[in-house]
Amino acid sequence: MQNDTMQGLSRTHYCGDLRESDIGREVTVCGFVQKNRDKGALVFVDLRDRTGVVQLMFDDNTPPELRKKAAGVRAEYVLMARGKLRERAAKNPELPTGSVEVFVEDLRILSRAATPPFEITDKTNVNEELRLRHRFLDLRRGEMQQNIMLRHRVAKVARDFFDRNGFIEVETPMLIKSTPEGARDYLVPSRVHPGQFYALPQSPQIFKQLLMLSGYDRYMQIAKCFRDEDLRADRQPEFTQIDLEMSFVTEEDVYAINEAFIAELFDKVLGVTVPRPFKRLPYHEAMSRYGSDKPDTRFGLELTDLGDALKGCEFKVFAGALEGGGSVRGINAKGAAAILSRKEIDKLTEVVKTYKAGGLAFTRWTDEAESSSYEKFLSDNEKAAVRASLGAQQGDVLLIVADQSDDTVLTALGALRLELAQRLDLIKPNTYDLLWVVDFPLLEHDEEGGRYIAKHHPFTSPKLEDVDRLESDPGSVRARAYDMVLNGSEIGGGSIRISDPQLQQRMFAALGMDEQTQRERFGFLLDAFEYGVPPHGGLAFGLDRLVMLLCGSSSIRDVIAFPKVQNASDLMAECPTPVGQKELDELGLSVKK
RNA sequence: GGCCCGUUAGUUCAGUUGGUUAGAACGCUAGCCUGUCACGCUAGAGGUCGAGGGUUCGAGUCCCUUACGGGUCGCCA
Repeated sequence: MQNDTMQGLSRTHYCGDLRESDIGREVTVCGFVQKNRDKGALVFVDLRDRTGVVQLMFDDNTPPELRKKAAGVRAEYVLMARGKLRERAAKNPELPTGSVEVFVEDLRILSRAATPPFEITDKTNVNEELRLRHRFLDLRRGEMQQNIMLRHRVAKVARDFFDRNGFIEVETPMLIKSTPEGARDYLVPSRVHPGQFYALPQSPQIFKQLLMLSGYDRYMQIAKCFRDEDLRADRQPEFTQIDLEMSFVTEEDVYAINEAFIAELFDKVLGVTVPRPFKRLPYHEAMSRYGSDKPDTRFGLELTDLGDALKGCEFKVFAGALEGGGSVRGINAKGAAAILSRKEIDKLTEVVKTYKAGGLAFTRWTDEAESSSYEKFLSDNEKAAVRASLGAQQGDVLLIVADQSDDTVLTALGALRLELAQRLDLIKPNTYDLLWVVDFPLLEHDEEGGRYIAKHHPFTSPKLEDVDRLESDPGSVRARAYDMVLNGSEIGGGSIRISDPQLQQRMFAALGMDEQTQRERFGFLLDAFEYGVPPHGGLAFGLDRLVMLLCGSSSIRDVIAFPKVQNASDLMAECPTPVGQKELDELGLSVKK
């Protein structure tokens, strides 16, 4: 059957915009058929575009041919309809357009549609694999359209805000030099230079620093970044940063402008006012209180160090941990005895084991009795001291992890804390908790390599008061680095950079990077630094993650139009794919079979 | 690379202790219906139970392998 054309018609309104005030107007609307309710002498067709749905109406005043045509339309047909907007005889208060309908005089079927593999509805619980294979259909759903449009709003607010504050958007290259430090690079073979490769940027880091050196003073970019690492619910190999850098600034300037940006974003996108200034939490405090460098502080369940309470204790597990240089720490799940059964505590044990903890010691102090996996091994004094440290009362559940590595104890309890908050339903919906984590260590010891590596990146400045220890006690040096954390997710991070070439040399030395390696990797940056460097610093937000949190979604895929799945492939486009021998030859490549 | 979960009509799911012809809802097809909007009514079509192998008289159900998808640890300067 031949499709109609748009000849002579032009859209006057979007479907979802029509209101009672438009009654009597001649309107032309376009969109997809959401639903056809053919009642014989009456035909109702819901027409959908990205703004919403409006009802098209055909009755006994409609010419029979036209009514028959309307009766024949199916879901997802693409229509254009011209007619008069009327007040409905029966109104639908659930719909924004529920008081009006288009009494159609001209109906064009612009395209017919096969029955889709799943229904195109706002809310869905269709298997995500199927949705992703037919992403073009999934993206028609109102829920997805809301997410994608919200993402646009965020990008728009970002550009407007930073423009208003004197930032210039500059595009940095996508084909750059590979620097095999940190995440794996995606490599792009060069045809002109067989056997040589570009890398896709993991971030525009070096370029934005060069822009500061070049005098652009304030830069921003909505930048695509690539990291060839394993995916997670909040991690894609290809993602977007709101990236910015500023000259002649300290941490305080960076905090101020970015708090203002986030506040404007929440206001304009969600209509939410966020309290300022944001809390600031030193890294070590975040770790010891929450077991995380991106703590969710919307609820309590803080960690308690039980080292003092257990000093000299004879219980092997605890004593071994303390004597081995580790720690014993616990969480008091207040009033959870009624909620957490033994069986559920066993499940929590599995959680901490995931994080390399040997096990989970517990006391479950119910109304009737108490059961404990460790108290029988403790003296009365120790038992009382542990309970006092944790502020234990009847009805509480005490959960304790001991290990010879304090890191293991902290991360295990940090994860347990999040799991507990879920199970105990401690997180109020629609609350937004924003904070800075500051005073990160500059370096961390790499056990495998037996050397220090940069926790952030090698251009991050140490704190001035710690610089003296860069050689003598590198592990204790704090960085001028900061992360912004929203509801337990890192949404942005950055630092004040090193702008002094001599200090940069000391940093490279601390990282055990010899001059040749420095030249190979960062030669042009080092050269550039010889010619006058404004002090500078900046930050990058993870746009996808930020949008995900603003949408209240739990998966980053819900805010990316065409995302990859866990094995980094695209189910719709079916890539990656092998390429032909001709293409390989041209690039001077051969592939291991 | 490791661990955990899932896979049964187009979709979402149910399927008892291993036992006759694998069910429901939605969707789809056809017909009817003058105010529907989760429209209603009638009839109908639709299944290699992800794939392969094994145990068994007999497997959707038990075992092994594998593919795909999800979560996660490692990884993510």
